[in-house]
Amino acid sequence: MHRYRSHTCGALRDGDIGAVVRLSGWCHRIRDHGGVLFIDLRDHYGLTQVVADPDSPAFKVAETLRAEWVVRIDGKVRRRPGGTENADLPTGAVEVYISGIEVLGPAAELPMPVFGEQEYPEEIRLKYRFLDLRRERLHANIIKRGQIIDSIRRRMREGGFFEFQTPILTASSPEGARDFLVPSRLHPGKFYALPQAPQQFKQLTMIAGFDRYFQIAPCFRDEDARADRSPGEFYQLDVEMSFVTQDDVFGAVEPVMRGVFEEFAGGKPVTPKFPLIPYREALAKYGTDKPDLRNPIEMQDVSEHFRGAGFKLFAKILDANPKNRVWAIPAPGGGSRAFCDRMNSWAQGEGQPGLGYIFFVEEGGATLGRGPVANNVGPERTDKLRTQLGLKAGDAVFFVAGDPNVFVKFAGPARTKIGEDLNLIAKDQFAFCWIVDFPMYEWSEEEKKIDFSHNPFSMPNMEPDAFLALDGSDKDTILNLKAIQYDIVCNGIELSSGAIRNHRPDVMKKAFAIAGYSEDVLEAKFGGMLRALSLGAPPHGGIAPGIDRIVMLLCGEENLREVVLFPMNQRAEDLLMGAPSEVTAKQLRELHIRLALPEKS
RNA sequence: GGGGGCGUAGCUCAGUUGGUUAGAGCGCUAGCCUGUCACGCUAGAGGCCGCGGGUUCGAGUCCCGUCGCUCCCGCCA
Repeated sequence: MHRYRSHTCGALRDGDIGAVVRLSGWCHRIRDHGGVLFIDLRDHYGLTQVVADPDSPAFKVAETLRAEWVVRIDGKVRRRPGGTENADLPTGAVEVYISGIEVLGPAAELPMPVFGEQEYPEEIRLKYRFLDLRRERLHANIIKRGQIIDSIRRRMREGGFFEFQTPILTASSPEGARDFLVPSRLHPGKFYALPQAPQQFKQLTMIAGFDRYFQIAPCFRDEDARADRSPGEFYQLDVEMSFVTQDDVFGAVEPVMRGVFEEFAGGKPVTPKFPLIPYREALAKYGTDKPDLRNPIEMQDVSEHFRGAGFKLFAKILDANPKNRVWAIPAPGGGSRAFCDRMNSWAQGEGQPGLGYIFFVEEGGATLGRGPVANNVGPERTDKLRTQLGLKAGDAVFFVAGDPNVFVKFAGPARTKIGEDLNLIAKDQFAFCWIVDFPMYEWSEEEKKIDFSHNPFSMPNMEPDAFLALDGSDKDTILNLKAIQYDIVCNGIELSSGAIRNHRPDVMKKAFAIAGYSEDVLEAKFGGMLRALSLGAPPHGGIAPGIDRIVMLLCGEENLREVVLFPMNQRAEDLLMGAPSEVTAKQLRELHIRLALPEKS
């Protein structure tokens, strides 16, 4: 007999009846009836009911056991008495009659029970993460995470990709997120940085003549957390390919994403062919570059109906600036004054002056618009509006007006709110799309200059010679430039971002010059990259889907902490290990570091 | 850095208009209980009402400050 177990707690079936077995596990639940005592013994594999009664030599010990003690029990498998089988357990046909017990690991009183599904404060859950992980749901999520990553690896290998490892200690990069810095002992005053992503390394791997790179890569960014953004560290499925166009990247990655989702979605439908939505169109229809396509609402430009019309507020806005627009957010089924008023006060809560609306009613065989907007623009224009939007009695429409670049930040959430409140969102599915044609540059209001909109390594979407001939001071043209840059979005969550890279040094220099970076800066920050590009670089591109977000979606969780084994809290603290922590004076001395702490006020 | 929500027993929460001794369920301890699987029954222990200050005859409750957790904005190429 093995020292600890002959079977796992999920193994025994009626075929094992009569066998003498040894099980080890945690006392999940103890039910003491005085004369007979039941313990649900739990391990990674399942639950088995073990039983003792006063005839058992182990009864005295059994009575002393408490929840979450780790024990080894010996006993004989027997059929449960008729009518007491538990169909909810795979082992529910049998039980083990205990003949011996050894306590392997007693437990003090628990700060949070493992049994049951009650909610507990994050602080306690994180401090006692190992207890939380014993609970069924979290345990299952972590297992599923591993299975998903296995599946991704298999699919990538089958697609001809090869897994690489890139450095964790690297150089600080000037763009993007804040770096985590690591002081160098050997080089006083100098620092390594943890990679924000293996971006440059994967490009260098392509330039080094490899092809079809992938890695389940840890990424480190010293930025604040969100529910769907872990503080500090997270994992990406990092992908890069040589001699490819955008279509080739999509052709390689889309089947992997779809396959993984179909495998783990538990029967929920997955978009069979991801639609391509240009960035501009996404903003115009959905008010965001990460649309939730489960929400059927699409916005439309209805400016023409309001030009010179009786609704003075909108007419004036349209006259004030040729860029201004009025957009309509249709609300099928929202055609009641109560709903429209509720949306209006919601908008005011969001810091808006209000939310114009029309709702449609059936009256005397005609469909009529109601509400202040309808009254002011008149029945004819109201009906044209209704026809353009394809609405009927019982529906409503809301309006946002002004500079679309400004109001889009409100229109997107309004569309979401309407969809949710009217129950229009088809919850049980995974709705994917590609967002393409991102702008290359954007206007930085903070720095009052043109800056890269996303990745400075992306290739502009135009012929290199034409790009090289651009006038960098032609602001309108520059801001309209597109990059070969794309995102995968699923259910309103940005799953990944990628690009065809800029592999030409001359185009790279020009691209940085437009964003106001001198060649010196480019050389200082990306000298290695530039040298690599000038010594025979293949055209290449890739993408980097976020592993944690994929797992979160597939586990049906709203927060990344539910799918990460040992997550930090929102303030980037590890409450279990006590990180970050102070270090000794000796450690600091070796690193040539003296602290200059902020004064406490 | 800014905004919202929350903070009462180990945990989940209730606590009326400011009123006398702050409650319930789960958990814990003890006792009873031979077929439970959220076992049941009885009793008990357990409270700096986050912390500090203020208003008041009187504060868990009202006000100010502060700390913690969380969600969001900024930020995240």
